[in-house]
Amino acid sequence: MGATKSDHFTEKQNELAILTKALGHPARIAIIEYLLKVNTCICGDIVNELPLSQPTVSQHLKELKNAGLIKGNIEGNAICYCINEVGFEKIKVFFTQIDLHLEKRKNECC
Amino acid sequence: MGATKSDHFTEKQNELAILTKALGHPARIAIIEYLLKVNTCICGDIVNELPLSQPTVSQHLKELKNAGLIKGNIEGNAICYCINEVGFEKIKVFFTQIDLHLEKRKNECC
DNA sequence: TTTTTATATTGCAATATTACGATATAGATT
DNA sequence: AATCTATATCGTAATATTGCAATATAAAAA
Repeated sequence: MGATKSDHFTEKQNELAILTKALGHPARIAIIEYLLKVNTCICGDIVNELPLSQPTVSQHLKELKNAGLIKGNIEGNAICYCINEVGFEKIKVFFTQIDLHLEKRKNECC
Repeated sequence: MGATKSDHFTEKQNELAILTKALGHPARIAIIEYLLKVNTCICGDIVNELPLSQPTVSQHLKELKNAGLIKGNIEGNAICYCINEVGFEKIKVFFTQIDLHLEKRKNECC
């Protein structure tokens, strides 16, 4: 017990859950919003921006990268981070479908 | 240590993180997808649909409800669940903003 | 080459999540 | 009233997440 039963759900459901889970923390939302504002930045910029230590920021960046929501390219000494559009495109597809469903049956609830 | 430092982030960031976090589990994605398909249902229907026990499903429903993604109305003996559009509207606003940002600077990355 | 700069990783403590059996609650049925 | 049906809650074990100090790594600058 304790571990998520990923085996019992579809690949699509698991993939989407990984993406939304990665966004399920205010620090990671803040990182995404910052990246949208500045386009590209290095880890140190985010450490200066957020009230978190360097290891903690590094860990959040790793999770966002693993989920496919950001990219990181080595640039000499530092690592340049930016938004990965692939991940956001997948999320968009899901929420677009939800919107279609919701518009079809407005207020049709119990 | 261990607890999320919600105090250090904006209300918007925390609110959005609560919504995305609630969707960050395949069982809860599956519940949302099922509700979109059948419009309304009771807890027992979901228990029959998912490979999870009744208490576990009940717990997931509680989290979705607390996040503002579903609603539950007492209907005699049972409880009728359905999508809460308020929560999804909030998520939509965020992702629409992201889309605008991303379109403005396509492939402008490091 | 030593030092500085920038990130990642390790190790660990605190806390949160996931899952379910057992049990409680509450309305419907007999 | 006793029973059935539907759901929630409690208690608990297993696992995952969050956060950071200490340390490792690796390229740049002195």
